[in-house]
Amino acid sequence: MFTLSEENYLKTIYHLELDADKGISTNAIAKKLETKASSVTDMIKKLSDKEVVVYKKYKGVTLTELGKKTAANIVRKHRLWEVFLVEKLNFSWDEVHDVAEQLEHIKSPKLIDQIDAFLGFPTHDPHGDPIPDKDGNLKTIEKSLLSTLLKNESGICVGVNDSSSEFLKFLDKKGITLGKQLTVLEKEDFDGSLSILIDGEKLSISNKIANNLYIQK
Amino acid sequence: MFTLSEENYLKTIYHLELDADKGISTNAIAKKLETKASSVTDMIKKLSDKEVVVYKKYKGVTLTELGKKTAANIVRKHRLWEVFLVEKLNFSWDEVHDVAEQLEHIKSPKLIDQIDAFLGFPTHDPHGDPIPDKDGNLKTIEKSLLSTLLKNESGICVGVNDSSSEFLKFLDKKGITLGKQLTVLEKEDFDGSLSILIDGEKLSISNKIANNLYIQK
DNA sequence: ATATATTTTTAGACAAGACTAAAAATTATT
DNA sequence: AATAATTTTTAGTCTTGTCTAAAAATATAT
Repeated sequence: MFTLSEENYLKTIYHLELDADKGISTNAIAKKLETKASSVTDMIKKLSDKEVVVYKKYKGVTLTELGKKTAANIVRKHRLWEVFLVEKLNFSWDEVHDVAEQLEHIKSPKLIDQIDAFLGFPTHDPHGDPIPDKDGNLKTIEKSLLSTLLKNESGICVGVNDSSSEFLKFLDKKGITLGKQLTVLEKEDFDGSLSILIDGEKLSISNKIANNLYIQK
Repeated sequence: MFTLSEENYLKTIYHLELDADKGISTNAIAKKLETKASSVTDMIKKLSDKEVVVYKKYKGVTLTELGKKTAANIVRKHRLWEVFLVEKLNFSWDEVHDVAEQLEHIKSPKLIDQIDAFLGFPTHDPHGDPIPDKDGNLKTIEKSLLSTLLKNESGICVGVNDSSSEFLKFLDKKGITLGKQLTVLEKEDFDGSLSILIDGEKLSISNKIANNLYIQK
């Protein structure tokens, strides 16, 4: 069994490993968890003793198979709770993160199985992120950043790269939600801004926005 | 805001105060929380600093209004989650306690309001215990222990005094659930055992059982 | 009312998890 | 390759919540 703190470290390392492909540095972990590198070193030793990470001094850290499975299970719980909050309890997609951050640590296999079934075995959370299955596997769908689309290309909005409340509220205001079809009308080279067609309306999109929105072509 | 440990102390003192009407002793708290009296003394000082309890050395402890409200809110969450687990997620009444014990500490006013509404504003949990309202008030219903019924008296099963998994499973096995009507056929003076009629069947009930089952006449 | 038993508090210690400051190792620079 | 800059680890401290053992207060019994 893992403590709250250990679970948060595992989850952070898991997320960092997904786009890293090498040992995760103590500094990177410290930054994500808003703590100090020295605290990370301490915790990594504990996790290493528990055989969920492999740790070589000064060489960063990687999850073991057990560590990956444990972390994926926490992410699974987080995302299933997010679906529950949005689908059943009228939360909007910008309100769920902090609550799910608490709920992901509830320990009850039956609870999460039942939530899964109650929701009809969803495969993605309200932000388009895949929900790991019981074995920790997740099937990623083919998706591209809106910023990589070319002029006249179309696609469906399937996810966000930034789940901050501010960004999500901004998307709401602009009428951009998951499932919406959009087409790139214009693409400005000098600032990377776009003009897109969505719901028959023309919309100006900054490069920052286009870099945080996933599209399925 | 209160820590997990502080919340558990508050909840325990709240439950002890309900059938006590005087200062709660450190020993009583220690017993319930399976900890040591010295640890209780330490924690009580912290709770006193936070103005949720009134503490006089050697004189026991009482909740302040703020303390009562805080504790009642934790109990409210616990019981609402229990209803949720039973009504929506197919848990049986003997499986919910440990999970609710974790869920009661989730901090999100919106979450618990939405759960409340989602469940149709229930007034009692799966064991017949009243759910405090948002202000911490609970309306207790008129109920008597089965052991206090006289021969030929009837009533409806409305609650249990012991929520242990063992007792609840025993009741399930005997077909005794909340809402069931029963009648006392015989009452043995020498051991307090009863013969009752339930669902048209005659059932022998020990004194221990009769002392843990609440009936509304 | 005094002695005895019980309860409660204090004092000191420990583990978990975090921090700061300093030392050690690694990486980058010239 | 030697020095400088950066990263990581170590050493020592702090807080929270717990514990044991001893002291102090209260309750009980003769």
